[in-house]
Amino acid sequence: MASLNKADVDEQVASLLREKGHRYSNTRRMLVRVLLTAGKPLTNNQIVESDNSLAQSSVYRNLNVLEEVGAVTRIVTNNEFSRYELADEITEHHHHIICTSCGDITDFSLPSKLEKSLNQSLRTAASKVRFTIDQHRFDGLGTCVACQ
Amino acid sequence: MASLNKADVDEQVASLLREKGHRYSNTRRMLVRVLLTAGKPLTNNQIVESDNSLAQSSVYRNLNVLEEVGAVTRIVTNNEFSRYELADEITEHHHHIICTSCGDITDFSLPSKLEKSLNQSLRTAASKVRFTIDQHRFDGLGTCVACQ
DNA sequence: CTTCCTGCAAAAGTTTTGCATTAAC
DNA sequence: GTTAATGCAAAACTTTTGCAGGAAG
Repeated sequence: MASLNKADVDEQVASLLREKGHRYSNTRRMLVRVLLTAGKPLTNNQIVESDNSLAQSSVYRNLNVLEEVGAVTRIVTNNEFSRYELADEITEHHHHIICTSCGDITDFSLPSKLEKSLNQSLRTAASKVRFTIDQHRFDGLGTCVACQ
Repeated sequence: MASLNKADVDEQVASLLREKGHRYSNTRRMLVRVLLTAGKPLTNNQIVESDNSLAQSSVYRNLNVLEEVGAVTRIVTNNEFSRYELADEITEHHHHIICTSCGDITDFSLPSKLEKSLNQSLRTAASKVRFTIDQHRFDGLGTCVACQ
């Protein structure tokens, strides 16, 4: 499990950015801080609302850059807003339980044995259709306690 | 495994629609036929292009109705088009390998033992955060042979 | 000092909606 | 005959982009 210490996270993100010739600007630092403290995936709007010094377009642009360098992951459910969270490599590999009514998401993990079986089955299936697999997602879809 | 016979599928869809006071109109019959023969998830555009007697808005509207009654499932990957396929209850439960470059999707299945373990882990996790689970999705994300 | 980043407003792209007409039952 | 479905065009909504000014290194 990777560290969730703010300084360590900053260093990891800075390194990912610099490797690809990007800067770790103020806006990007703020995005990382917001996502880290939230502890769950946030929409662009939720991020903008959490700190109104952030411009909508800059948030979109920077989340895209952060996704490109592998620092954040985009999660889509419906055709509503995308949600963003810090990437697995920075936090730890996990899965989501998604409320199909309000879009709220919480995290959970699978036993590592099960995780390994999943990966193996997936790789076998992928090789049959000649796909290269980068990652997987296993999500539970349902209704949160507030929406029931 | 449910039947993939056209007549049976029609009857199932008709029944799902009528239960909720909807009609099995010509357009809806065509959508079901297109999805059935495609054998893989299609975008709205792909459906419209496959039969130009279909209006864009009617396809969207009817896919939404069919999703509401549980006859089709919507799949989203990026922020591009949604894709639709006949629901698990009509075909059979399965998973997807998705090309993150072109959006193409192929199906695969997991051993039922693994499927059961997954469901159990998911239900345990869900009850802790008081979510009600309706379904799950397990997708492999990667690159298809054409995009490599 | 050069290059990248920001913020605003405008554009793009997918999906939804209003309304008059047509089809389903 | 009544109610729901269709098709067109216009609107809505999320996300992207152009451009002039500002920050990072």
